[in-house]
Amino acid sequence: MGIVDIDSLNEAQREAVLCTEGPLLVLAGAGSGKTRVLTYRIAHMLGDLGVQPWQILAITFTNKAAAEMRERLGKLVGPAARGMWVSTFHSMCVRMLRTDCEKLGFDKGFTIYDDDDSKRLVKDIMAEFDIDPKRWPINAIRNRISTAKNELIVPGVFEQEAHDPSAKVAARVYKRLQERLKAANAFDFDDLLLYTYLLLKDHPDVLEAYQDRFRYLMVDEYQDTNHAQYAITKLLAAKHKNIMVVGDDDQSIYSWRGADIRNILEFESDYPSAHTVKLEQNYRSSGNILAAANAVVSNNMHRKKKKLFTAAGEGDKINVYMASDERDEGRWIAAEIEHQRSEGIPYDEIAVFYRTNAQSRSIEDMLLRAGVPYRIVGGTRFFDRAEIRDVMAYLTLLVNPADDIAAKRVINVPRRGIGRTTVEYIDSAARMTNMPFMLAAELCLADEHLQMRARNALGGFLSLIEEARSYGGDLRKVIEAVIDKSGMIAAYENEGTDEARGRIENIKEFLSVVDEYVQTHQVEDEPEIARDDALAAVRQLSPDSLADFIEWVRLRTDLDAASAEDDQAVTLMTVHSSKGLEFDCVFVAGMEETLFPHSNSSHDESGLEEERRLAYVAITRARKKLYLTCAYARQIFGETAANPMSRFVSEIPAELRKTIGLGSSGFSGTGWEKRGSRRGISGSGTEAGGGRVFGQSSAGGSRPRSAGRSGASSGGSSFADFMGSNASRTSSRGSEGRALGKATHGSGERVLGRANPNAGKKAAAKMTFAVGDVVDHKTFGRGRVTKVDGDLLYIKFAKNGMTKKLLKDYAPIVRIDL
DNA sequence: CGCTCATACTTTTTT
DNA sequence: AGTATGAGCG
Repeated sequence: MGIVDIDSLNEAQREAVLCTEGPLLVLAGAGSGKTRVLTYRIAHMLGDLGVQPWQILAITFTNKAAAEMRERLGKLVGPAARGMWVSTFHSMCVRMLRTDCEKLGFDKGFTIYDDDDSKRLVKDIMAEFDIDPKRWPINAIRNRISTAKNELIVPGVFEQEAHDPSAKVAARVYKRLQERLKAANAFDFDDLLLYTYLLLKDHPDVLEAYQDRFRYLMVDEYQDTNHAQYAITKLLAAKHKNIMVVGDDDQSIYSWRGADIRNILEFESDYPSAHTVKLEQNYRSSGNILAAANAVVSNNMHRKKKKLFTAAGEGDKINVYMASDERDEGRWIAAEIEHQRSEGIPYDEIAVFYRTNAQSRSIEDMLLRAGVPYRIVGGTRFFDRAEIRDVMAYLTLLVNPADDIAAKRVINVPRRGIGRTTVEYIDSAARMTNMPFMLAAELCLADEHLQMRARNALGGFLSLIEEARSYGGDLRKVIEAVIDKSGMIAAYENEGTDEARGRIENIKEFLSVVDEYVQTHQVEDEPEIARDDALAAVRQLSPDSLADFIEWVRLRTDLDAASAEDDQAVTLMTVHSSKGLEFDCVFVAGMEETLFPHSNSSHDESGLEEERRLAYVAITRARKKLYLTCAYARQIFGETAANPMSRFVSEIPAELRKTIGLGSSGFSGTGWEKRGSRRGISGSGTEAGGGRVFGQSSAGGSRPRSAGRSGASSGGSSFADFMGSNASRTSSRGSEGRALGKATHGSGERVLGRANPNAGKKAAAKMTFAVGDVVDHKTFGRGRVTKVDGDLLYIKFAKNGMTKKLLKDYAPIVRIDL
């Protein structure tokens, strides 16, 4: 039948694909092929049912998911998909607002404020109102406002409902914030949703046009929708009620961002005629992994009952490794990665997840030393770097002179002698006259109250912006010119520090982002829809519009770039960012109480359940191999803390787990891991205090060091008892672990009777290398230096013929002097 | 005005 | 430990 191979689907999938009319709820368990269902369903509608592409609206949460869907659709139906809206909630809203925001009193050239911008603005407002940020923390206020926006509560209503003092403060700020945003012709992320909702609600003609156009709605990751998103989709679907939502309540991990799990739990009561399909066959993970995931998540009380099953075999057991500390953990992961790779799993099929970004440091450190190529997703984002934000602010200012935040950001970047006093003076002038900052600045040029020096500098800045506005032509050229004229590069060059050089590098990198934008937005041949339907015209981002480029950057995250470069590397990221991805081999680091579940979430039941869902997400990312690691002790906020193993590990039936490793005793290092250690002499691996940590002091001491990297589980050591005791004595877990920690940490007898194994050689952090030198690498063996670039060495290894880039002071290499 | 030093704060963050 | 902010000095 038709253009898609319906027969290749299982029964539930087929049902979802064929059910195209009326409301449909698809509960799609992890790895149950929901993207396949989504794309096949669309293809079926286009190919078999004569639905036109522009009648379909598919909404995802990330650009990446949208891009993936577009790509897979392209493969299925080719150009037939052209003109279809496959977008994120936010970019959909931008499109709608660009068309009609004048109805709301905004100008079409509006800009988008990201988190940082909006925070600055709130700060500004609080200063304006003399609100003490000590008493009323900015983020607390912002959270209240954000929550209000997500709940579609406008300032007026919020004010009426504000009874307690902090709500009253928030109400004032909220009201002013919306005024200021409007004056700046800007929307923040929450506003994009809020105002789109208001647009649709208050302008029936607009709503109806969209309703008529989008006959079919599909929303992915529905469990993560907040109320605003829910309301928008409800409006859009109200007329034809052809709405399909796909989600998994077990994967709801963004409640702290306003996601309301009830949206999915109550879909059936919202749409009484709704049809429900459950996708419960998992095609991703091996049996044991799936069983583990099921076991963990079944501890949650508030969920739709379902049980994933698989036709796959049991596969490997889940490996649990307990490290002595976070460095040992990272080191072990690095070694195990190399081991898995030697067994044939490529780097890009391996991922390491952690609960908090702070954990990435130690793991990164160890991977670097082990020479394991890795790539970090998320964390401090490229576009969040100060210098990049500065460049963006310059560009924004050209497009939207009303953007006060952008203006104030760069008025003195680089230093041109316009200090706080001057800025505040202009600012108060602007506020008094209710005009944009830039305009007020212009007037201040002639203001005698300001020092001549400041006025001159100000004049320089204003004419710089003025001039830059007239640049035309090639986008890259324009941006380059702006950067150049701003003097940022020159200022950094003058600084001459490594940091400044890094910033220049980043700005160069930014220019290649510009190139990427230009390349990916070349005007394709006009979609031949549109004629009969004014709304069908898809607004395309233009490759030479600065405004469009800014919008693109604003709605983009590093997550999008992560998949672009497909070089061979292990992926490091938070569990949150891992949602929607899958890997052959997954490590979850930091499986400890306090960290995962995080202490800030484990006070109430709902928080704990969300943590558990998070664990569920992490586990279900793995196809074949799953490693859970925890550290007996870990540096946290500068202090050493010992926490018991995560309850989520204990919730996995013991027969599915295999406990490996014994502190660091399984580690047979040769000394390379200590080079460049912050702590100097001995890596923590040797001070594990191995014996006592786990009970008897004999555990490690007398044991022959046969323990390979994974073979040490046997031995009935008290380590295993420790793990086991966790499972059974849940109530006393917390104090037990802590007590152990205090008592034993640092008592550090050496494990393994082996003194510093590298005693003879100097662990030479200051070793020098030159082209032609022969080196020995911990995992790659012999190699030859082919190029030296500062601290960066290019080494070609004999064993595999690969050339690797390694850092001189960190890589596990030793020069061999022949 | 701009730099340096002291101090407080650290969950997750699709957009 | 690390950063990000604020006060105080040159």
